[in-house]
Amino acid sequence: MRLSRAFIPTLKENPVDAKIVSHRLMLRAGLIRQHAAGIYNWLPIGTEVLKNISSIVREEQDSTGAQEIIMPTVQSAELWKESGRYNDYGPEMLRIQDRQDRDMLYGPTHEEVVTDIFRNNIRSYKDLPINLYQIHWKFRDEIRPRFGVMRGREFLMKDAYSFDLTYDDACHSYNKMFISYLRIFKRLGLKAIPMIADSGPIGGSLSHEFIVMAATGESKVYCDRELLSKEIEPHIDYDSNLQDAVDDWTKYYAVTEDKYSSEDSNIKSKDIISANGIEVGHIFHFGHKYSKPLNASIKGTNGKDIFPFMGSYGIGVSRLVAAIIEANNDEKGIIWPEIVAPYKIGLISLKVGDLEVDNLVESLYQKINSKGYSVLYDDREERAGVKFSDMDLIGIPWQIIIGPKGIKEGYLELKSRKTNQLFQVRLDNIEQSLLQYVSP
RNA sequence: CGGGGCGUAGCGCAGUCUGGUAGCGCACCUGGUUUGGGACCAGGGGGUCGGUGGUUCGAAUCCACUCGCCCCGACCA
Repeated sequence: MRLSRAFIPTLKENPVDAKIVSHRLMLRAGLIRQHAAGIYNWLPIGTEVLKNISSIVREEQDSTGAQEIIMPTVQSAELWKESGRYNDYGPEMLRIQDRQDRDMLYGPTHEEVVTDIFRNNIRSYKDLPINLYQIHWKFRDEIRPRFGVMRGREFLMKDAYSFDLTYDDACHSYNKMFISYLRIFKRLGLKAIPMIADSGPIGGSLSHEFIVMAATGESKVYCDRELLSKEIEPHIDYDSNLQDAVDDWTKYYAVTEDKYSSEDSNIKSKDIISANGIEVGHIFHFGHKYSKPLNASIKGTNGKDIFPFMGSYGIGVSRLVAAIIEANNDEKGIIWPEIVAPYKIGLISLKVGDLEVDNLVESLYQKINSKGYSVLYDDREERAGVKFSDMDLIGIPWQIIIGPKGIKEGYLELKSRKTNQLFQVRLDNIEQSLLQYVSP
């Protein structure tokens, strides 16, 4: 993409309403613009980042055997009256009427809808287990939206729903999501710690939140210091028994504030740290809470009707964008992990109008584009400083810098946004030498 | 919802107390000089001062109502 043609409205000054660094940088780097309180437009590079995160989530969820679907954003209130949550959910749910005065709502979550899909289409235990997920927009009319997309009212969420024949099977489904979540956050470059959590209005008996430690996090958490440096196993077989792998994480003390009691801290105070964190994922097991009232029964092995055990599993995809920025920034701007970066390479021409430079940069742009690298090419007639600072602000992981001096000596410069290291890359074999540092 | 604050050009702000031709910086447009870390000179465009109603010869400024946004507290991915 040529920057001269790209819609990336960057801001030199700090928007006064943005109080935390991720919100500020998302506005300044042109990822988002606010539409209303807690509701945002996602501009091109913000959209690109959402897509990159989504595809990692998708890959990892698919590999557990979960299947992607899309459910409606606007739901009929009927199902919620059946489950009893139409009254329970409160003003956080956006209620609307259609032209026939029917009660509708903008979905804050999808347990009812997915259970309805299940009961209308699944008849036998033989079809279990099944896990259906989607990635799309939800609306919760938060009392106080704040911090940009960190706590917006409309947000992009991955929500998965599992159905199992037995409690043990349901635990396996839960464990699969538990491990899958660790892998997702790891791939996104985040250290997310699973913690015992309150299940809130979703309900249920077993629940973990996945917390990214951050000073600006809104959740108060308590956990064993050892968890901070714990790494996940690189390989996983989802068909094997995952209980040991999960226990290996849950054996440590780690709770969110509402599950914390001071007695806990007395017992093991020396190992427990208290900190702020960002909740990026939340998983629940809740058994028959929805399958029963919605009468989603199927035939069991003995021919009798049984209700499936259910769980649901959420990841705040749009919130992750903010969480990643909170964890990866400096005074100059965002520092994207390569895997989520809107562009992997920024191509900077230091002298637009110089024939030799123009020719080389243009041909290089074509070349690396065709090799599959995602490139943001700053072809604007701006001064070098402007180009550098925009690239730094946007946070492109690698900058290729080309000017007359380098060309004369047969090199271009490759700069790492993260480490600030400069590498000299020979012009006569650009593709090979680039590959040393950056993969497409 | 309680408490606090703010709406003036795309962004950041002054002007409001004490009514009298709507300003500044950045950004934007044109021309010129520049060009390896946010250049300089000259010229230029852009505003129903959040909205409605009122007071007044006259309202960004005073009054009433209203809408929106932000911050602090109790809810959540």
